[in-house]
This record gives sequence, C-alpha cells and structure tokens, in this order.
Amino acid sequence: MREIRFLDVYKRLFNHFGPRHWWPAETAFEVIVGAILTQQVAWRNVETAIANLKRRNVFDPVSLLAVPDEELWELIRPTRFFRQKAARLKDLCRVVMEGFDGDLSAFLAQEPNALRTRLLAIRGIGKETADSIVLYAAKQPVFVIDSYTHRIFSRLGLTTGSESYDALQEQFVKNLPRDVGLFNEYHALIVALGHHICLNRNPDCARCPLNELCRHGLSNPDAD
DNA sequence: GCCCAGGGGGCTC
DNA sequence: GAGCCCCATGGG
Repeated sequence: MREIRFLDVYKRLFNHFGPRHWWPAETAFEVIVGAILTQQVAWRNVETAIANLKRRNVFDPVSLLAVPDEELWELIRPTRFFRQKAARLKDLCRVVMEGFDGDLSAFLAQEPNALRTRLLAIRGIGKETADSIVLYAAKQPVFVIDSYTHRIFSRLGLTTGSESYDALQEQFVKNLPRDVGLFNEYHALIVALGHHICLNRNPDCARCPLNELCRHGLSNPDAD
C-alpha cells in the first residue's frame, strides 16, 4: 500500500525527469562545501562561490583553514550569511584535520551513524546538511528530507505536512528499499520537481508532473 | 521594489 | 514542540 505509493512516485518522477546525476560536484570535498554553502540560497550562487574558492586555490581543508576570515568572506559572499558559513566551513575542516589527520576519505569512511553524529555536533550543520553529506559524499543510504519533500508529499496526500524531520525521514526509510542509489536519485528528483514550475508560483501548470500525479491518483506508475 | 532560494541556531512560551 | 527572529546575496 504505502510502500507501493512511495515507489510509484519515484518511478513517475524518474520517467519524467530521468537520472539527475547528483550531487553536482567532482569530489567529496566539493559535496561538503556545497552542502554548507547551499543553505537557504539558490544553487547558482553556490557555484559562484565554489568557483571563487577554486580560482583562489584554497579548495582543500588545509588551504581553506589558512585563508584569513575577511578574505574567505569575500570569496563566499554570494551565498548569504557568509560570516556564519565561513566559520562553519573552517569548523568542518578543523574536525577533519584534528580527528583524521586531514584525511577526508577516512572521515567519511566512519560508520554512518557515527559520521552523522559527528557532523551534527558541528555548529551550523543540521539534519538536512548532515544527511546530504552522508548520502552524497559518504554514499551511505540515509534519506535526505528538505522543504520540497514536506510540501510535495503532503500535497500528494501521503503525509500530513506537519511531520518532524525525523518522522518524515522514517516514512521514506520504512517504505522504500534501503538502497543508496535509490535514495540518491529520489531526493534529487524531488528537488527537480520542486524547481519545476514551482508549487506556489504556478500550481495550475498543465505540464506539472505533480498535478499529473494527483490526477492519476498515483495508480499507474508505468504509464507515463 | 518585492519575493524567495536545495537551513540552522537561539530564544521564548 | 511550535513560533519567531537573526543571518544578510542576487536573480527573476
């Protein structure tokens, strides 16, 4: 019942959008930096900031820690809240340096729950950011919840829309096979749907796959 | 000019 | 736990 519906939504989204190839990053370090910088900001601004960091040649834990705060602020200014985010980036780098000799892959190779707990202990890394890092950088099967997930699945009638982060995550985990590839693709597809003719701006868009899903009552996942 | 993006923390009640 | 404010850029 529920399990089929969560998978049906996935299938219909995948049929519509195709593979999303997430996370848009070349390295694990880039995933982590992007996950912090993307908080409450459009992704294009993150791309600008990452390009700035690469151009300045400070795109690794050691170099980034050596940049004076004022200079780091200017490099990541396009991502809003740049003073906070600069401190968060440095805190993360410091954890990797002090606990793992700067070995990022060793840091990410921890047992997933331990990694998540360690990430959550860093100020400025909450559940969504931590789970994004565990899923997309460490490639462990945790399901990432974001605001689109809350909005879309309550619109579909599968959830109430007022669940906590943990409760909604639990819904996905218990109704889907625990597969890192599926979790990776599903969250990316949810974001794609959220971006596509966004829910509040153009709810009547005839081509919106969300409305398509609603009209068909999620009953025919293979007919798209 | 106005709105809002791929959040999180701290505070209050 | 919910509600509110703070952080403070840039494109449509």
